[in-house]
Amino acid sequence: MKTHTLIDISGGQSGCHNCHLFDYCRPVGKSRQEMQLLEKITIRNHKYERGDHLFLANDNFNTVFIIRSGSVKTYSYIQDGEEQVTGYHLAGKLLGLDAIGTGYHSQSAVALETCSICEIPFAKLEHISMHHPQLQQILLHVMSDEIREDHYQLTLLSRMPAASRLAGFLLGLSCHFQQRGYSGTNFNLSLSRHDIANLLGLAVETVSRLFTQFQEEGLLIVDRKHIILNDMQGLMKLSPGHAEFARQHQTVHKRVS
Amino acid sequence: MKTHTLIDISGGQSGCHNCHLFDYCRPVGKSRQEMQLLEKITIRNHKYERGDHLFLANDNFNTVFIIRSGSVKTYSYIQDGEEQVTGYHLAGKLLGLDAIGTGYHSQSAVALETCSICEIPFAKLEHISMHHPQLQQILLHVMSDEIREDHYQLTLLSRMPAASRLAGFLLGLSCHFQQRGYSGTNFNLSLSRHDIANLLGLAVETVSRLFTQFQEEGLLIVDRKHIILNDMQGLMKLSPGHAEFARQHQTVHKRVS
DNA sequence: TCTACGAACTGATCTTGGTCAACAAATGTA
DNA sequence: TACATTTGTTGACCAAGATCAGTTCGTAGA
Repeated sequence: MKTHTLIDISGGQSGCHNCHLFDYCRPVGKSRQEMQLLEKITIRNHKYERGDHLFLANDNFNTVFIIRSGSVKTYSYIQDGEEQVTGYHLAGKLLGLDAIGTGYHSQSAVALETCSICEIPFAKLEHISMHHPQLQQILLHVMSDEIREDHYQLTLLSRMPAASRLAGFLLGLSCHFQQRGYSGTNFNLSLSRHDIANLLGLAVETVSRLFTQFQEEGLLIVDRKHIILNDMQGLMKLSPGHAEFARQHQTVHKRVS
Repeated sequence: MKTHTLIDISGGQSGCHNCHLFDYCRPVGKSRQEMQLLEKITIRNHKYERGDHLFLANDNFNTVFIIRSGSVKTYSYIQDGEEQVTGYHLAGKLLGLDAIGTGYHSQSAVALETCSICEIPFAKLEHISMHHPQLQQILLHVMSDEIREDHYQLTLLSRMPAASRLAGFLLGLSCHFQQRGYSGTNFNLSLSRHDIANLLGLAVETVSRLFTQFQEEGLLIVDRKHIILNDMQGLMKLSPGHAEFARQHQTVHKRVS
């Protein structure tokens, strides 16, 4: 099944850390200048079921993936067979950009639930962008944003205590859902406790304890994978730097459009 | 003082984590296809003394910086006035790319010693790259590499114990110096203990203790800022994942040239 | 329904590394 | 030279979070 998919750089104003994503790939109706030219890219639109891999570490890189719906986990193996979760990605996120430099993927990506994924041949993308400055700008912006987000994650993970990490993680998800018109305080988590812990650099037990602690403090209500955030202010107090980072993202893409 | 500086994408085969750099900016004599066109970029070549800032957080972004010699520290302020060191950068590193997306810098960059810095107006760079695919490729590759390095740093900082972090840091520097023709086992560190600790997410005291511990174990000899690495194998054993990451970088840029 | 297995939760220890404090060495200043 | 200030080292203590162990819960398969 091949479809024409438009890329909308006006973006549903993204604006939050950890969201990891900007609405670059949406079947938008309203026409913009750059749409006509971007229609030239014929994008394969794939369905992935839970457990299906988008790509594996060491696979050759030739495709950029954009999540249109669902959630994806990226991970790699550090040293022995130990899995290291490197990211939890939701709709709007571009995957695979870190492989441009080497030509092959350094991590694996697996669907956590049923996902709809745009697949764009990178060679084609690169070729078209040569003639279309705006597409080139988009690419640079997306990658720049990813670098800045990673920097934020770095300070979060290297210096912040366990509670701040989890709070920051939840706030990021909240932002993401809210911006897409879903509830920012009531959502489901497709990651297991084990994966959350791994992603945040904590032990599973610590994550478990934090969830119950947060609940006892009235910050949230948790029932297995279902989360209800009750006290956003309280969570923000736990996660210093989140507000500042979110502010930065408010300005993202203003320059493009 | 304005000079013409060539950009050599053949690159002195970089190939190591933490090095953070590829020899994109060098006054190379040998001519290559892309050189003629890149000569069009008139690059300001600046000298910075210790303590001079290349840019400050919240500055407008309009220039990309390339370190030709010396070392630079990037940092930001997290929450209150607490400084967070986000990077230690040596010759070859491009700085400022994370600001493309927002249009302003999210961190500050300060020279740690006398530095020679190429300054390229980004608008010019962007404009020229529209007509010169190879420059565009370089940009994408550089940014892709930075993303991948950040991912590595993330796993290093989130999961590895203190000794592994310091070992990884030292091995990265070692790689860098070796590849530029300097000694990979005998070098000076322009970062203070405080900054090293901050960068690695540790306490100053821990870094200090680790240096003496490493010395007692015969891994290295340390005298203030002067380091002599004695047992690279031993250090690598402490820093799992380093070898794998270094391997990845071996292939970097092979595709470009 | 029973059983089995994995995911999640909770409690009891132990370890790593942070904090506090004192001191030493190096650098800067009158 | 004496003194002050910054930078680095070392020791004693403490706390955050990892590890180990046991239990409960939820889902899948017979």
